[in-house]
Amino acid sequence: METRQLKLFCAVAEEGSMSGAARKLHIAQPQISRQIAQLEQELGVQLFRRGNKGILLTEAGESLCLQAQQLLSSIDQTALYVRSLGSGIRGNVRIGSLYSTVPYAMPYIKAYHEAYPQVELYIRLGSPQELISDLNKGELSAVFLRSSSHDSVGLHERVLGEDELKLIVTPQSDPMPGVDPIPIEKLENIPMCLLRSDDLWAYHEALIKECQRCGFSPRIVCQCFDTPMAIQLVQAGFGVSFLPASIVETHPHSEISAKAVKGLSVRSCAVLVWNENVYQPSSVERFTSFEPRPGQGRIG
Amino acid sequence: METRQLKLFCAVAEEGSMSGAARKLHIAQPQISRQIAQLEQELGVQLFRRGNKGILLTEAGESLCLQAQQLLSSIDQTALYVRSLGSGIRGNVRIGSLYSTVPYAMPYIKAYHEAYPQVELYIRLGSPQELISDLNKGELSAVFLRSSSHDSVGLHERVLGEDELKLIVTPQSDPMPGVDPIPIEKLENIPMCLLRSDDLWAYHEALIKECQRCGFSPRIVCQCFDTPMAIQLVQAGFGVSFLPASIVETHPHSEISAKAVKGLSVRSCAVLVWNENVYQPSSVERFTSFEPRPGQGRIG
DNA sequence: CTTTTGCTATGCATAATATGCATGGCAACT
DNA sequence: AGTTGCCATGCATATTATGCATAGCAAAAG
Repeated sequence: METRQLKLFCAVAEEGSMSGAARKLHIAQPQISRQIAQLEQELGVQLFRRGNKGILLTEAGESLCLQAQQLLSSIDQTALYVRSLGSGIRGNVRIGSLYSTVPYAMPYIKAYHEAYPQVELYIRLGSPQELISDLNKGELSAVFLRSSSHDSVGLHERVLGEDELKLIVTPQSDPMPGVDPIPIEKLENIPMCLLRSDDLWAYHEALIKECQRCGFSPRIVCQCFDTPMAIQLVQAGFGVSFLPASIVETHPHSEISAKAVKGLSVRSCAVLVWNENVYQPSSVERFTSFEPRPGQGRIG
Repeated sequence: METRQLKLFCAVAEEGSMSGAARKLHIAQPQISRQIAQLEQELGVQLFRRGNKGILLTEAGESLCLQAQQLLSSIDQTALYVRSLGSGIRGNVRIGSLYSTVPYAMPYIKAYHEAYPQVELYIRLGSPQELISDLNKGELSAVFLRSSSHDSVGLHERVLGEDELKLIVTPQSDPMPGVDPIPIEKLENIPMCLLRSDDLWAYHEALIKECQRCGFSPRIVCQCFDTPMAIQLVQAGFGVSFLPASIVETHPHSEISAKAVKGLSVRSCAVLVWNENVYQPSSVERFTSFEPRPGQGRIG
């Protein structure tokens, strides 16, 4: 049973006549006769009762007609669905992000989702190491990272934005409330909770170096390994910290704020990273090459 | 999308290799390449990622594989089902019967049902007129009747059995308990409930004629138009009746019994009647031409 | 009662399609 | 470097589908 035969058969059944179906399908009538006859022989069943005036479905034909219509419709839907998968408007994309890149990831993902609403999204946070590992294992399709968090081969990256690492304070821990930027000397004796991360290491070095140039060492009371913990520590009054400025914008209702430090400037890039060595469905390709419409801000 | 392509595709997907599938299907490998390529072009989607060592399904291919298997299975099942309809092992048969032919209809239908358990059966009782009418309207596929109940053209009949019309009595109304056959003279003054029916009319005539030859008229106290009512009347003590002998066997727990009357012999045939002018599904053809295995009794 | 009409079925030629064979290209393993 | 196993391509062939002309048939029209 080929779908062509089924289509022919359905047309004949609906039309109630072979010549009628032939006219409708713009093919010659004899071919219909033959195809139907072949289908009948193949099934070993008479599908039509031939009268002089038209034809009538037999019981078997009636049943086949009903089921064939469903089958053909299923086939069409399957074709449509597969096509949509191939074009990337359907599919699923598994995304990872650092906490500190959420301000870039969220509007990006949101815009992508609005452009391709039928793509299923899986999103999770993780450390740079976890994300890179899962990316290489193929468990994640793309991850949002800070630049130079990775060095594996085959990983492509796209810079989404850049922001300065700033001093994160609460009103209580702010060494100079109301002043921005503040001079570096004001950091003497200020307790700090620094985030240890490969991509922030340059910042630490710069900070320590700059402090020592001013005659003091920074008072590092705590080191932590992930951004939300650093923020929690600052909010809990353990001290100040240094984080990409944009992260403050994801805590709009908290008391923390970001301030620049005069003479201390290290910038950090938020990047989208994916693996071009492993096969990616079209939906993922569309995701990694996605360009949000201009005018959409970072927070959305 | 032709089913042949889907079958090929599924084989390749399951085998994970075009040449493997080719060996399995006993066809040449290049054809597989071409058919798959054509399918891909038709869908506008890449279904496999071609590596040097074998091939791998893309996301779209994965999806198509799953759905194609279901589709192919559905198609097979449809073919099987239609075949079964055509062969008559499936379908439905609508049967009518007189009350008086139930002793023939029941074992016949039962044996047919055991031979073709997947055929749906609709069964109902009715008067000869109702049954013939519904048969001609196509609402019934076949009916069990008494012979010569019908005279319409196009109706074929098959004689299923013949039984004598006998005197139906209860122990109380029996004119000669323990004696069978009884002489016709004993019917003088015995109250009778006669069934008026075209096919029993010959019997009435014979009865009246024979009684009058013996010098008396039968005492007909009641005439009714259907067999169960006649039986009820006999059981209720209204009198005796005359019915085909076999009907007593469907009342094994009642007190009625059938006795022959000496010198009075009219036989009645139970027949299966159907309409050969209107199309009948194979299941009905199998029903009307059904031959219960020898050795099966009338009551089963 | 014959003719016309509308339908399906069949024979034959042709075009489209699928299939097989031989071969090329490619990468991995020996 | 040679071998092997894979997929892709070109070409010839067999199978299949399609179109045209026509036969057969019965109902409707004249």
